[in-house]
Amino acid sequence: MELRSLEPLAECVWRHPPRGRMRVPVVFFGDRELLAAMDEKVLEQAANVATLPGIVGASYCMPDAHWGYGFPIGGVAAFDPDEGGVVSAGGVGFDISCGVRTLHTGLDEEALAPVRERLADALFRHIPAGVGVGGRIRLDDEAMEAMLRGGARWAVAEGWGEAADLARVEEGGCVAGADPDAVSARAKARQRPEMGTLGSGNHYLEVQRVGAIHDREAARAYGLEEGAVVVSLHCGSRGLGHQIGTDYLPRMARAAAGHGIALPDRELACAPIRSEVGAQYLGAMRAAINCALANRQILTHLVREVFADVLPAARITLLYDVSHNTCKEERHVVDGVERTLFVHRKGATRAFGPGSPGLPPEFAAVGQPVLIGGTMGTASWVLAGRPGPGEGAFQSACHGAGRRVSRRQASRRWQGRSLIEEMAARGILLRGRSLRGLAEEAPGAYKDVDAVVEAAERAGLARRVARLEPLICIKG
DNA sequence: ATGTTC
Repeated sequence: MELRSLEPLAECVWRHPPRGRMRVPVVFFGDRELLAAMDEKVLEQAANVATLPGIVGASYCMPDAHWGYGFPIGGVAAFDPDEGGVVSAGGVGFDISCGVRTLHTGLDEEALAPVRERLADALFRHIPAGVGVGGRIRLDDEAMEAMLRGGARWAVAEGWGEAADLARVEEGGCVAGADPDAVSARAKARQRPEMGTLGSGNHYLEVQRVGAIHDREAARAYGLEEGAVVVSLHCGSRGLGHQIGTDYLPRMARAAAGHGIALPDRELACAPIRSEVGAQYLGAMRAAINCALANRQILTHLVREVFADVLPAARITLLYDVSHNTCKEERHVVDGVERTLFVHRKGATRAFGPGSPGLPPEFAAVGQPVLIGGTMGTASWVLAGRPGPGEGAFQSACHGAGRRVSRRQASRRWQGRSLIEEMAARGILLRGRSLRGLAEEAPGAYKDVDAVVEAAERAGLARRVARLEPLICIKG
């Protein structure tokens, strides 16, 4: 991307002034190198978002941003319902409430070493993963509705976990306002065999070693020590979320036209928050959030079953669970005035700073854990939320490394078989169901996650707490 | 991301 149109605002914060029909500027977070490597299409898409009614502050792009459906992935945009603000399916993404959950194991790397191969094989056997791969649960209509309303709380009540888990899940494991009636029969049918499955693409389950600690106080609050073993899983609402996106896009395109909203790109289809379609989408999207939270809860139970068998000394507890594809109704102070806003985070992680309401009390002083997923060969990160620069990006940070090379290009450039060997040579046990899928996910297909989180920290979005290094990686 | 093209 050309940096000429950008004004430096602060370290790693850049502003593209409003032009044409843009109501607000675009604000980028990132260093010169990350922004220079960013596709021009990211600016084009973020500028399109800036034209939408009711947008507040700016159209934001995280350091890991790349182009997506309508809105950039790595984009944050907040809308005020009192000013005609909109909700957009493309602003949330198809994998609604995709997110990361990180689990403590209570073990250190020495305890893991003798059983690493066995653990990798057992996880790969026990965790359903891959396109169209079902799980062992089949929900009837009544259970489906209870799951969509209850999220991880439903899952725990059904025996998939422990009550204490819920305190460490965003929203306490269940978001309010879910409307199962706004979810199509087809979306529910697609989800029926997919509860408790990992999916494919960039979704994964990793066993990781806690590497360098960058912030001792926050690491203590989060229970992270160098050399400890943790498990992270990255997945979302599977077929249900995808079908909701598919179902609502044409409805939103009609709603936008009906409300006189001129769209610079049809992929920006949206509906006023205060409209029938807007309200229905929000109800369906919240049901999908609960589905994703329930899914990660069931997967946690499967992880516990594997550890009970292979490493019975393990005690699996939650560090945290946070989504990075959502639209959330939140209170934010803008120019000294507190307002209710609908914050779209698409490939961007909520990053509440110290003292924010809704955080577990033990995190109040250090801020929310911000879980950043890396790639199969590189680190993941735990960051801590900060108040943010100025109005910030409504308390948001990056979500991962961000794709650099398209799936198609990556599948030509890398080979799954060689990746397994290369990873093994570096002490990383990689297990995948599709060699092509592995090639598409080659570490080289992604940006440098260490550079992304450093830029996020320098921009003041979050601060680095701990680096997580992969030991075992399970992919779909 | 995705019963990888309704």
